[in-house]
Amino acid sequence: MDLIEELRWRGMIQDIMPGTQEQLQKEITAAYIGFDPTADSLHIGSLVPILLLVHLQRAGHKPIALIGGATGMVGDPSGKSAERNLLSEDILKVNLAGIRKQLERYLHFDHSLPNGAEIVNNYDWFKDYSFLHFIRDVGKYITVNYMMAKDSVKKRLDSEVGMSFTEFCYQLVQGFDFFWLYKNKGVKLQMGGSDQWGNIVTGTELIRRKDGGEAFAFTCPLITRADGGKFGKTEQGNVWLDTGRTSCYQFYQFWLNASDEDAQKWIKIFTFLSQEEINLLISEHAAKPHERRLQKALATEITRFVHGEEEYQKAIETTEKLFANQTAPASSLSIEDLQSLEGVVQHGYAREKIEGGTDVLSFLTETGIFPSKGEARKMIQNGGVSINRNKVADAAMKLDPQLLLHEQYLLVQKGKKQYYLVKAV
RNA sequence: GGGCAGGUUCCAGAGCGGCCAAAUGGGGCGGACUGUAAAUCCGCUGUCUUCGACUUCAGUGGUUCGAAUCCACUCCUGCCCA
Repeated sequence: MDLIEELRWRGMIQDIMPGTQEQLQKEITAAYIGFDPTADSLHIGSLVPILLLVHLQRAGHKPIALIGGATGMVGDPSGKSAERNLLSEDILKVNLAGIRKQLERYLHFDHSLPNGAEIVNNYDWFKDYSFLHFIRDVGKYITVNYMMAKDSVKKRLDSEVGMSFTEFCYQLVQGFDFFWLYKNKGVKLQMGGSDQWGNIVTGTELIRRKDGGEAFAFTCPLITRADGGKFGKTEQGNVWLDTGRTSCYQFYQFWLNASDEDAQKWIKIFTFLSQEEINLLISEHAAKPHERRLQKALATEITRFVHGEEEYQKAIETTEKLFANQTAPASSLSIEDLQSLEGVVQHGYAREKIEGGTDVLSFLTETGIFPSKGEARKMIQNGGVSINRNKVADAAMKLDPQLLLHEQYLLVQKGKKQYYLVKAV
């Protein structure tokens, strides 16, 4: 099975330009994907492009990650219903550094290899490129008619918010990236999410018209959820690849909570397990769905890949302590258990206040577990708050030092799955 | 520059002088059922010291006993014309 066939089986190919497969069979091909520097960390939405690059490198080709220092300043209208806020230069710089660091963990950057990965920043070739040059050298080759026919543009033209000239030009800017990489790095292939198809095609078109060259492309479907929800969101917000933002435990939990339907699709996309292994897991899951082997395999593989074996082990330990024996009283957790709950959101709280009998509502808001007392009260009335695995029945309840586990911890639950560990200080 | 239509709570979108903290839908959160799933059903979804009080409907002033609702000006957005 060659690269394209494999990716197709994994459900990672949406659109593909004719000749792409042949090109990849013919020679070591340099290919790139763009990453948006909108934050200083990538989140799991960027995982798919990263995996595409990894697959590419494993197949012997040369992956290039382009960080959009310049395009980030313009804003991509694809899939956006409203004009984007521009990022300042300083913020971009910080974000670039953060993203670069993360990418380096997943790809081999050994320059002695013929297919060693590279990171480029399009700001480098745009910063000194004048507007006049741009409209002469690039703008001449693409008609406005062509640009307006793009879905991303059409949608916005029909909408009531409109679209700025800046965003309209985005596809040309991105198209020029491809052209530049084609000229200077011999890049012949661009990949990306299916929302990028329009922008990518502008690039291949530019290469053809301006240089008579041939370039290829394919896109990956956007990851969706069977229930129509947005992929990659939890109660806590985005799921990030940086453990400072999303702990490894939370990351593992995210995948473990995948629905059956999603898990079947995702395991192909987000793991490197072979076709046989995956088919086996799927049939095992069908036989004993309650064991949730699919979800476990998915969560295990992807957590190991992103965070490494050691972090994964800790996430598993925490998971087992919190979920394996859910009916056990919280006091059965040893002090070591509590201290080693890696990745659970932790808070400190003044010991005097607990001894002074503060009411739960103040406690829950002051620790930041709830944003307001009203919300905390409602949650309690709904039976959604537990302390030490006992439901808080009365919003007027007062804290009591007796509650402290091992005289220093309180295990707070908001809903069934969100745990907070509060330490008396 | 001219004409028109708009700016409402997370989003969409009602409300058009008191019954409005503001319909309805979506999203989100929680509960029940389960498998830490999906589907379904139920509840919550401005803040607080929840009897009730307080701050919101682009901004500023005004009319009124009383304004998201009326008036004036300002700012912002879209469409059409120049």
